[in-house]
Amino acid sequence: MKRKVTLKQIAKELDVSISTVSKALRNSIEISEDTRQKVQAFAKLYNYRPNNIALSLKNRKTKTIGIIIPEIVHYFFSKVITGIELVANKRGYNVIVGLSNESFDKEVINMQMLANGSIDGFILSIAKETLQQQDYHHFIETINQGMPIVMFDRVVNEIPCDKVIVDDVKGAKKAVGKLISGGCKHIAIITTKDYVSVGKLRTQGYLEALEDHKINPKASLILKIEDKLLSDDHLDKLENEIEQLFKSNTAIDGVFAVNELYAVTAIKVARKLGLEIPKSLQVVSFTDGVLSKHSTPSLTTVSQHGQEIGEKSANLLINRLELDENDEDEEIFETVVIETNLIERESTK
Amino acid sequence: MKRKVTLKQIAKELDVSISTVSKALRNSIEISEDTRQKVQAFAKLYNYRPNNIALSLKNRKTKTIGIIIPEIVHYFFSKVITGIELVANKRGYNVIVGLSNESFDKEVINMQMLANGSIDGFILSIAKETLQQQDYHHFIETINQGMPIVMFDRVVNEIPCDKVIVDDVKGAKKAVGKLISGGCKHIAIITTKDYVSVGKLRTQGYLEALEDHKINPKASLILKIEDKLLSDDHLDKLENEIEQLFKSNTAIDGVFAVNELYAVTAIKVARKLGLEIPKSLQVVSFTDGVLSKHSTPSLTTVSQHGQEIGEKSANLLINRLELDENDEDEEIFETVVIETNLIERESTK
DNA sequence: TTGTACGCGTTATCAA
DNA sequence: TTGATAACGCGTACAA
Repeated sequence: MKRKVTLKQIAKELDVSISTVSKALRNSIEISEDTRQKVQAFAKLYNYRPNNIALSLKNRKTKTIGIIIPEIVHYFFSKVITGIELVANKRGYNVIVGLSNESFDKEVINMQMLANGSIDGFILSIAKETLQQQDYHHFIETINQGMPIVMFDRVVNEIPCDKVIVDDVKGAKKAVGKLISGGCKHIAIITTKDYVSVGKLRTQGYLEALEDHKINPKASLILKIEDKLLSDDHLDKLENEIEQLFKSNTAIDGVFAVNELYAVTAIKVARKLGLEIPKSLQVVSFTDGVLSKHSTPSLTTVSQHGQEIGEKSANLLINRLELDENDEDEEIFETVVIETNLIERESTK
Repeated sequence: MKRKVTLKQIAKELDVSISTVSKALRNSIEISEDTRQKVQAFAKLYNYRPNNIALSLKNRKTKTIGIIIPEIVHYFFSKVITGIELVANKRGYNVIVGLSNESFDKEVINMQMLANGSIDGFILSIAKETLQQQDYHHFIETINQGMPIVMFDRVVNEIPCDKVIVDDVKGAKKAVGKLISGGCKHIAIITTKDYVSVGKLRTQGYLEALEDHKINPKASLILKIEDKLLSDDHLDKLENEIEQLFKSNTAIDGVFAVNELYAVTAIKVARKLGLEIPKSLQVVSFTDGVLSKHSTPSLTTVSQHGQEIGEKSANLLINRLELDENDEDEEIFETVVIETNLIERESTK
């Protein structure tokens, strides 16, 4: 087992100085053709690669991006990671992942672990618990230490950083608009509690769409789910709540669900109650994931373009990282809105 | 914007030496109670944290695990990551993710990027292209450089490393056994080409199950899909192939699919052809993911326990990393088999 | 053309 | 009780 070879070892072996080796490898014209050849041959033979850690220490930059997301077993978030990774690698960066598991403490700890020199900047989406507690000091602190953050999807206005979001309101309006134009008169929404920013915005879009079409919203048609991480227990509870919704509002002919799970569950319950889709009930959901595409009937959904969000976030972050040094164009933060689009499938007319 | 504070700065500020500060912070008894207090107070005030990179360089270990997987937008792989991350964090490690995207080149490049000091060891699942080309030199090389690897799920025998796999053969036998005991006489399998090790093993399990029950396998009931990454094109092709299968074998009353996608697609096609599930056609699939649980009908599946695989892999790797230094218990590699279990749902009787 | 010295931030060893 | 020094691996300004 040959350990990784270093400049020092090559230097010793070839009986030259370390810096000669270093220069030779970087093809410096200072070094004679002769020694250059010799060193390079030797280096290739022993498969020399500069040690990243040493470079990081020297350059005071790691070329690594820290990602903190609430969970990874989730179509949207993994798509975002794909996008980040794509751009990051293309631009010479690595990606290190931390999961908050929707917990405030884990979010804080994870950020601390990474902020101590391991990474150059963060891309993150805020944990539900954090949103609920509205305690954002850890974001502020890391930013104050000169480490840039890009937030995506679940963002919060008071933090000075670049943001990439989806036009949730507009997306929701498209979704509900589709139901209305499909003839629905009694449209229910299945959404999250308001502290989840995206849930709130989608609810707002729902209300605006109704208003635009002179439909009076009814409180009884708005179901706000308390969604912690989805255990089987919660799943049962979800089904029950939706069943109640349908039973006490038999006129419902359209459902807008703010995520796929709510949508398929609604369909499941509706079927049990004898409703046909899309004939007697039409369903639209947010998040264009596996479920939407492959379940039967396939779902009409609002696509959030997760990968694009990831790519944009990565570009924003890296741009800022590579700008920081020269200019001082800081303090001007961008909020990029990624357009959604409606993908029509079998769950609507 | 206050930069991250270092020992040096604290030392200067307090007019003591760097090593005094270092010792004081680590509560060394060499340092007087007085200065200790002073230093610690100051450090706390400025929120001092030791720089990870410097520590990595000094200790010649990064406390970081590199993960290389074919794709992340995939229930099984993201579950595995969740498991790895859980154990890693508990044991003080970070996790850095590289995606091979099923490509040999990206796998090699990603490993090179990380192997240059960024990480202490790898946990990976081999890209399809690599399996196809059977070129494993990059694994051998990194192992030879003293960097341990743990392979999971898609493994290859000739590499000397720890492995965590699923009892694919046994799992497949369970699945097919379920169909047989449910009364199926003509069981088809939808699987991958043989170079995907897990596909091959599951096919083998299928054949063994048939044999055990004295059923003669029929070549026409074995559909091997060439599955590159699933674009929409491939999806259409998949549907067509499955439709052909059903049409030319109308006696089929049971289907064993080696993954969820094949299963739901089979169901979709079957429905189109007027088959009722599970009455006239029963379906079992591998991989217990979102689709299995939430599509209608929900699928009877073989659960692979992805999270457990991740946890086990991480423990194996970290054990080896933390052993390496003292003993030389190397060269004895373990292959852990994670038991599968059958989760019965609506797609079987 | 080559080599020396320094610094990145930390800890360990040894000297004061 | 404190401090100077070396080392981890690298690149580079400057000296030879």
